[in-house]
Parts: sequence; C-alpha cells; structure tokens
Amino acid sequence: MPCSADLKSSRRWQRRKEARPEEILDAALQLFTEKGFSATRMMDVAASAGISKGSLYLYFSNKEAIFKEVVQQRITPQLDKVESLVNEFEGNQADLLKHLINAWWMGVACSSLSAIPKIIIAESGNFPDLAEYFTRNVVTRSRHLFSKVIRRGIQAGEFREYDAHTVARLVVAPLVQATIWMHSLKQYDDEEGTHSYLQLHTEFILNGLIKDSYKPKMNKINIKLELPE
Amino acid sequence: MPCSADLKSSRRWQRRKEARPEEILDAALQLFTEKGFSATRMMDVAASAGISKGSLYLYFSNKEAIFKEVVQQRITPQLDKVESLVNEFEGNQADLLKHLINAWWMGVACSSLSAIPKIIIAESGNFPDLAEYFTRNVVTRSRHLFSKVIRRGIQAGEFREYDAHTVARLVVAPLVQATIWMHSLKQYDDEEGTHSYLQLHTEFILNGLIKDSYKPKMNKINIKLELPE
DNA sequence: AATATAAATGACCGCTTGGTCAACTAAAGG
DNA sequence: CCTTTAGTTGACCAAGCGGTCATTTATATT
Repeated sequence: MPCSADLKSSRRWQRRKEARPEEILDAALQLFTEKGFSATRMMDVAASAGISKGSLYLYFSNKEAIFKEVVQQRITPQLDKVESLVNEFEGNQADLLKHLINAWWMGVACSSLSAIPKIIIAESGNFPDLAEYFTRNVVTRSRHLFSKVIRRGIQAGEFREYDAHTVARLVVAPLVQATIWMHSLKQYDDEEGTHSYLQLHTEFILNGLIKDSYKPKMNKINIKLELPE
Repeated sequence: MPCSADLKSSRRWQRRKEARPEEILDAALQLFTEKGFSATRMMDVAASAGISKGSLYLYFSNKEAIFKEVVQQRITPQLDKVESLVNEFEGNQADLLKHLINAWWMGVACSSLSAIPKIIIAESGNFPDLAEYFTRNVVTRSRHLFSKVIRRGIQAGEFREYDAHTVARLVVAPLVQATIWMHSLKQYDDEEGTHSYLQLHTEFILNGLIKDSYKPKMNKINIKLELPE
C-alpha cells in the first residue's frame, strides 16, 4: 500500500518547480538531524523529497549549499526576532536574561533545529566554509545578544561587575552542551531530568550575577514565548 | 635531507615488534586530534608511525580498535588516579571540588587528550560502539566522581540541598563545551580569555552551592596538581 | 653459509558516494 | 494533434578508502 507518493498515480512524475526547494530543505533537515551531514546521502535526500538525485542539482549546486540554505532560512529570521525583542525590551535585565535562556531553549533545543549545533561541530573539520559561516552568522550574533543584556544589567547597577562576554559564554555553554548531548551520547546514558538542569542553571547564573542575593521564585516560567512555527 | 627515519639507512626496514603498538597509538592520537577520526586515513597513520598500511593490521584489527586502545590506555588510568584521590581526600568538599575542576581542565583541556571529546561527539553516529564504550567508561565515571563530591558536601551541611547529579552536569558542561569549542569553531571566532572563563565558572558554581555565601579568594589557584606525564 | 621464521610490505579488491549528462517526458502553445 | 520547452530522470563516472594477502626480506637458528 503506497502512502502519499502517487495520489496522481497515472503520471510517473510532475513538474513542480516552485515546491521543490522547500521540500528538499525539509527532507534534508530531517535527514541531517537523524544521520548527520556526512552520513546523509544525496540519494536519501532525493528519495525523501520525492525526486531523483539529478534533480537536486537543478535547485542546489551541491550538498553544502543545501545545508547553508537551511541555516539561512530557518535560523537567521529567528535571531532577527530575538534581536529586536532585546532592543525594545523595557524592564529589569534579570527577567530579560531568564527570558532569553528560555527562548534559546525553546527555539533551539526543543525545535526542529536542535541537531544543528552538533552537526556543525561534527563537520567543522571537513567543511570549514560551513563552520565559518555558522560561527559568524549564528554563534557570534547569539553571544552578543546575551552579553548585551548582561552589560546593560551591569550598567544599570542590577548585576555585579563581571566581564559580560565571559558571563555570556558561561550562560550559553550548558545550553549548547545539552543540545549536543541530546544528539550524541545521551542514548548511551541513563541520566535524565532536563527540566531541573535548565532551572538550576538559570538559578546559579542569576545567583552569581544579581547584586541583591537572588531569590529564585518557585520557578513558574513567567514569560510566555511564541515558538517557531 | 632526510630527518630521522634512516639513522640506520642501510636497511629498508627493521623488525620492531615491541615498539610498534605505542608508535601507532602516538601517531593515531595526533592525527585524530588534527583531522578527526573519519578524516584520518589508515595510510596516514601508517606513514606517521613509520610503517606500511598492512602492518597496522598486524597490531590492531581495525581503525576503531586503535581509537579504543588510545582511550583505554591514556584516559582510564588517569580516571583511576583521580578516583582514588577523591576517596582518600580529607578536608572540605568545596576545595576538593575546585581541585577537581582544575584537574579536569589540566588533564583534558590542556593535555594531548583535549580533542577526544570532540571526536567522540562527532563520530557518535557513525561509530556507536565507540560512543557507547566512551560513555560508559569515561563520561559516566567522571560525572559520578563530581556528584560524589557534591553529595558529600551536601551531607556535611557544607552545600545547599540540590540534586547532586544535576549539579555535576552543570559543573562539567562548560568544561566539556570549552574543550569541544577549542577543536571546532574557535578558530573562526575572535573571542578569548580562557582563564577568566574557568575562574568565573568556578565562582558561580561555588557561589550557588556553598551555604555561607561564597567569598572568592583572589583566585590564586591554591592546589597544586600533577599533570599527566 | 644455508635454512627457517615471522615481521613487514604495497599492489589490489570491493564498495561507497558526490556529482554529471544525454535521454526522456510532462506540460504549454499553436 | 503536433511541436516546443524545460523539468526530471537514472545510468554512469572518477575518486577515495578500509581492509586483504601473496610476496619480500630482516633476523634467528643451525
């Protein structure tokens, strides 16, 4: 029983120039997530997108281009949104920082993008272009976002005077690490409890930052955030 | 001008059954560090070890076996040492924890092993045996070491009552992350300052853990530690 | 010096895979 | 219905690599 491939079973294939790129990107992202970049075969992508291998090259010049386009199309817009949110926010920076941490978690770790960091790390040696592109357009931008909030908190007298960039790295590291972990060794480990991990991380960070010793509220997440799609 | 290969230039090669395995492991570790596991060619390992490709298979059954042996031979003994140190330590657990963090940093991030975490992560999908082996014999053991110290600190009334395993993960995550970073995207980023990163991390963790609010001493590292080899 | 042993070699095999291109065919236009 | 256009195909190619094995040769033994 064939699934959905042949709703119009008479024709062997159809011309669908407009729909192809999106379908290819969807298929690719899913396969990259499941198997990594190198291990994903162009033929698999083609099959999963419902076309032949040759057709891939009508829409993308090569494998790297597909990945680059995934990043460009699915990550950059989100960063834009968060960036403007940070710029427009009025209120205390501790709440904003908490919000950012949660937004990162929801927008990356809990989304279809959760495998990207691991893939980039894993393939950084084999595909330096990809690595550099990602570093410049995602990593650096994200960290600047965090350090901006921290710097403002310091200037407002809300936070202690640490180096904002260093703190930003300490904030992001456990988030990234958890995401990478999810897609690498987690399956061989019996540890669990993602929620308390995130909660405790936030508490330690704010505890270290806030001048008036930080009292963690009984952590109801108090900022709603819209998830991507 | 040949370098050191032909000190005895008359013979095309010598029988050196005993010395080969070590030389192979040295060459392999260095190449794995430089290029990753998949990207390292058996022929490169052979050349770097001063033998032919065929000879590799006289000493190791395949590529994975070489890597496994590197881990077994160079990491496990170190873990044994630290483990017994933890068991024998008398004193307050905060100092011990600080010591552990520094020992991890020196023994992993600053040693010839610094590339191992990144390699394991990167290859976890393609070599699940390797990943499982490493998780069971290194990751889990390390984390248990940290959580043991934290649990003792809690029982001694020295630390606040958090879940020891979760805290252990939060302690290790930034360390691992920094190590992976070193061997992946760091070269594309202009950030620096490893020292303050480690220092601040320790401060935040202890600040979060210790009951009597933690006063960071003007961080002279106050425990000497012997480096591996 | 002759023989035996086993360490070491490197040409070779099988297989995989990213990417190409001449042929094919769905769809549009007349 | 015929012609033209261009979206689609899949056999094919070249390159790379892990692993094998018949052969070579350093060394020990007699």
